[in-house]
Amino acid sequence: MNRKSTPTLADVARLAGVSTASISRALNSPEKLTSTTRERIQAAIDELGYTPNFGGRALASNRTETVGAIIPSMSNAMFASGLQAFQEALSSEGVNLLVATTGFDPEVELRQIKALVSHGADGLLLIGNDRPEKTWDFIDKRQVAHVVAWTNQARPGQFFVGFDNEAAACDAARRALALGHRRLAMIGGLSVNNDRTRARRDGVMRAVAEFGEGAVLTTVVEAEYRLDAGAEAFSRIMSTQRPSAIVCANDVLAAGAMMRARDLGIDVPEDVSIIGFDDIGLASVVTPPLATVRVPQLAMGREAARVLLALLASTSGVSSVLLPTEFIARGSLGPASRRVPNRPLT
Amino acid sequence: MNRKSTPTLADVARLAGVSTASISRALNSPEKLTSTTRERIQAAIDELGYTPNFGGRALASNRTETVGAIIPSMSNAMFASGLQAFQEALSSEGVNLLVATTGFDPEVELRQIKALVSHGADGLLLIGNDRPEKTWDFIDKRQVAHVVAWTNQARPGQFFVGFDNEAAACDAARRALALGHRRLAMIGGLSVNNDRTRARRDGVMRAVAEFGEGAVLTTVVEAEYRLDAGAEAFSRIMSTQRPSAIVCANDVLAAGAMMRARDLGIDVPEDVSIIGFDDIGLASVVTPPLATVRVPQLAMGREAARVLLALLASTSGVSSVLLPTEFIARGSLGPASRRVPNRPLT
DNA sequence: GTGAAAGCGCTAACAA
DNA sequence: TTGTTAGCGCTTTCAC
Repeated sequence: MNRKSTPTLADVARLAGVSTASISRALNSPEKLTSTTRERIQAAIDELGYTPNFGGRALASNRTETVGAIIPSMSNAMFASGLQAFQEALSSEGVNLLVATTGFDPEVELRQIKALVSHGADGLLLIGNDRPEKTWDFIDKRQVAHVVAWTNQARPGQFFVGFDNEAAACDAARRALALGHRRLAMIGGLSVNNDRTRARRDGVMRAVAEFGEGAVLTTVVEAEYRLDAGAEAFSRIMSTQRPSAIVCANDVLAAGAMMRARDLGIDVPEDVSIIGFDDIGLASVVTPPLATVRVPQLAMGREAARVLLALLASTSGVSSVLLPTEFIARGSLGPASRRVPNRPLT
Repeated sequence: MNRKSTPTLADVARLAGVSTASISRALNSPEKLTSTTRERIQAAIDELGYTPNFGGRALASNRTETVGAIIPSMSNAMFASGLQAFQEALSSEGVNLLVATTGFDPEVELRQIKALVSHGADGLLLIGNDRPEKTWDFIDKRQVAHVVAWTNQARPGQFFVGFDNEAAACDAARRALALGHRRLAMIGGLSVNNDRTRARRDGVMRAVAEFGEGAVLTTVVEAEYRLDAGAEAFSRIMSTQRPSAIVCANDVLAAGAMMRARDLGIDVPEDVSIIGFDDIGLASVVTPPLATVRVPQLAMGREAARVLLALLASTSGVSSVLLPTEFIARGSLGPASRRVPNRPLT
C-alpha cells in the first residue's frame, strides 16, 4: 500500500514563490500574513489539491486535534446515536474522531486502543469500565486521557459520563411489581466483560429482593445482542417458568421476545408483560409499543466530548457526569392478569 | 491539546541497549534478529508501554495501513452493519479503519475526505456516487484510491460495490401491481445529493409507467430518515390521495408510516399495503412484518474491503461488484382490497 | 546480525 | 511580514 505522489509544503511553497514557513502560517495562523500572499498561497494550495500531511504535522507540533472512540460494535443502535452526538460535538471544536470497534473482545479492545494512540489520538472514549488489568496498565503507563461512558463507574482519578444502569433497571422492575406482577424473569445480555449488563441484572435482582415475600425472579437467561437470541430466550423462559413479566437488558432482546410471543400466540401484555432498556427506535415501533428505559444518548455523547476536551485542555476542574434515565411506560407493560396462570407451553 | 510524554524508539533502544534500527526491525521484520535481542527488545517495549508513533512511521515509510470510510450518519442502521463487515474484513488483513460522518452535507463530506487523507488514509470508502464537482476534482487530483458503495454507478475508471437501487425498487412496485394494486404512492428519502434514493424513486415510477393504463403513482413525498417523518408523510398521503399501496424508500420511513396507520386505525394491509427497503431489524419486528427489499449489507462491506485493498495493491485486475437484492414478502403487503375505497381522511 | 545516519513533511524558534 | 533552519519519531540504505 503505497501512497500516491503527494504534494508537500515545499511544492506549494515553490509554486507560490514563498517559503515553507509562510505556507505553514497560512494554514495555522493566517492573520500573520498579508492578504496578498495569503491569496497567492491559497491559489497554489487549491491548484495542487494540497492537504497537510498529518504525520508531519503531529511530529512537529506534538498536537493532533484528534480523539478516538472504541465501541463494541457499530451495528448497535445503542451506541450509534451517542457516538454521533459525540462526533458532532467534537467537530464543532475542530477535533476529529477516529472510531474503532472491538466486537466485545477485550484483546481486540487493547489492540485498538494501541492503534488509536499510535495514530495520534490525544484522548479516548471508552464504553464501560470493565476491562482486563493489562489494558488498564497500558492506559496508566501511557497516561492516555480518557472518559468511560454508558456507566457510572470509574476508577479513582478517572471520569465517567453515564447513567446508573443498576438503579434504572431496579426502577423498571419495581414498575412491574407495582402493577401486581410477582413472578418476574429476566433476559440479560452477556455479562462477561460487560459491567453495564451486569448492573442491569443486579438492579432487577435487587428490586425483587427488596420487595420481599411473594415476589420471585424465576430465572435470568443471558442472550447475545440479536433479535433471534431474544426470541429464543423468550421461548426457553415461557416453556418452563411462565413468569407474568419479563425484564430485558435491552430493547433488541425485548423486541425479539415480542416477535416470538406473537408467533406463539402469547398476548403482550395480557399474558406476559415485557420491559426493554435503551429506548431505541425499535421500542416505539413494535406492537404494542415497548415499555423501556430511556437512556440519554445524545446528552451522553455531548457531555463526553465536553469532558474529554476539558481533560485534554487541563487536568483540573473536570468531573464525572451522571445523567438521569427515564422510565417510559408503554403498552407492553400492563397490570398482572387475574387469569389463572397457564401451564408451561409444551 | 498536548501529547503526554511518550516513549520513543530511542527510549526503547536505550533501555534495551541496542540501536534504534534494531527496534524498528523487531517491529517490522522480527525474523532479521536473533531471538535473544528480540526478547530483550520486547521486554523493553512492554516495560515502557511503547507503541510506535504513527506519524513518524508514515513519514518514514510512506505507508499507513489505514483506510477511511465516510458515511452520512452512524445512527443509521442502513450503513452500520455494512460498515461493521467492512471493518472486520480490513482488520483481518491488518488494516485499520478511520470513520467520519457527513450528516448528508456535501461540504462536510469534502472536509472529511481531506481530513482522512491528511490522516494518512491510503484509500476511502464512499457512499453513493453523487457529489459536487469540487469533491471529485480533489479526489482526481490527489488520485485518492476509493470505492463507492450502496450504488451501482461509478465514474469511468472508478469502481463500485453495490446493488441496483432502481431495479430493486421497480421490482418491489411490480409486486404491488401484481397483487392488484392500482393506486400507488411513494414516501421517498430526500433526493438532494442522494443518488440511491433518487434511483429508488425512479424505479417505482418506471414500474408504474411500464404497467400502463389503470395504474397510477398518485404522489411522491420526500421525508427525512426518521420515524416521525415517515409518519407525517403517511398522514399527508392518506388524507388526500388514498392509495392502496405505499412504497417507501427505506424501512424507517415504512415503519413510521405503519406506526401512524396504527394510531389512525388504518389497517395494514387490509386498508393499505406498505413496502419498505433495506430489511433492517425493524422490518421483521413491526406488526404486521414489513415486506421489504433485502440489501446485501454484509457482502457489500466485505467486498468493498476486498476491492479497495486490491486497488491499493495494484491497479490492474480490479472490477466493480454488483450484488443481488431480494424482495422479502411479508404481511404488510397484501392483495388490493375489494372494499370500496374510503373517502380521504378528514 | 547490528549500528550509523539520512531524510520523510511539518512547525516553531530565531533572524532578517 | 517573511525566510532559514533544527528537529519531531521513524524507516531504510549502507557499513561493519
